[in-house]
Amino acid sequence: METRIDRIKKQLHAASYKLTPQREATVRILLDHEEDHLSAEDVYLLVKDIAPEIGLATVYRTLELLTELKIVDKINFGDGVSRYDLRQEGAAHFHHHLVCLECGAVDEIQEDLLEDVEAVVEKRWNFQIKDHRLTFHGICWRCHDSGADKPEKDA
Amino acid sequence: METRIDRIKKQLHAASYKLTPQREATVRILLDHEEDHLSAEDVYLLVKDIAPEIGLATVYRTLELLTELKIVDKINFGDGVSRYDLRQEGAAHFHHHLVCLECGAVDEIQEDLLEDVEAVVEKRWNFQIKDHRLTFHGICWRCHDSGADKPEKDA
DNA sequence: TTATTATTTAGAATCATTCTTAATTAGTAA
DNA sequence: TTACTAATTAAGAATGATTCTAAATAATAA
Ligand SMILES: [Mn+2]
Ligand SMILES: [Mn+2]
Ligand SMILES: [Zn+2]
Ligand SMILES: [Zn+2]
Repeated sequence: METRIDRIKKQLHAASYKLTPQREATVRILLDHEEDHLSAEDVYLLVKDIAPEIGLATVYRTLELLTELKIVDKINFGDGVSRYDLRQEGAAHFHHHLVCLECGAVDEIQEDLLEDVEAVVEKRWNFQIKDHRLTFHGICWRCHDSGADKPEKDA
Repeated sequence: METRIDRIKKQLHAASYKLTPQREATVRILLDHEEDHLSAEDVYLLVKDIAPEIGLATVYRTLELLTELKIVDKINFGDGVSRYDLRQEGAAHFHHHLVCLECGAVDEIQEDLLEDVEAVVEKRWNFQIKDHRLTFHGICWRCHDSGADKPEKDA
């Protein structure tokens, strides 16, 4: 069976880039932290464990490359750093985020939810949508009492 | 009649801040550029024309204050700077943006459009929404041919 | 092998933003 | 008015994230 790394390797090759050891180590870290929203510095520190010789600039360059190939999405939650998020395989659009103003947690919404809104925007604003960023700021289920339950399905 | 500045002055006083000459000059620039999405540096250069003695740090401090009071919204379109956007008076939520990948234009959508989506998110994810950021990336009406018309109503 | 190109490292440089300090201003009470 | 106090500011230093540079290394092609 073809692994996720294999497929990423193919995507790199298709764009005539190589999967160097440094790039592979970086991708592995991203795969191991799919749920998280790591900054370049975060990635760097984690990669150092499995590939101690890597430089910070290489991590930045790799993340930039992966962003270009739409393997990861770069996002900014308003604290001064960019964060990198592995894109769901085959997803046309970036997933959405819930940022808790209380505890800082960042949860994900994988459902589209925007189909209708996008249809309106394309038509009324005559705008060809290629991608989007949608983030809700508020209070997460952990931080307020009403019915304090974890939502059953996140994906 | 009460002007927009008067109302902002009241908002500052209500939070026990003063409308100093520097703050007033900064707000005037924002009012004069409602359509734009100015960075702190942009604001600084414009304010210098009407209040040459102002310092960049003061502009940053003022913008931070106005953000805190929800008079402006701070937003990041992925080029390394924060941009500041005057909030529509009385608006509960921030408006949406259309960023053109071709020409870089940033257009605004003042309509809500998210009512249904927010209802779903509040219920299914048990998340109390306080605000949001929604940006579409794509090709604007100026940059593609099909029916190349400016959308009639933007507000 | 030799030439060519891509990639990396380490550290310098850049750029946006924040912090520090001393001076200025505004508000208040005597 | 004068003195006291707190808020605000200017200027520049400091910080921190990101990008750039130059020299070394690795992969690829001839
Ligand atoms: Mn995510
Ligand atoms: Mn706007
Ligand atoms: Zn929370
Ligand atoms: Zn355009």
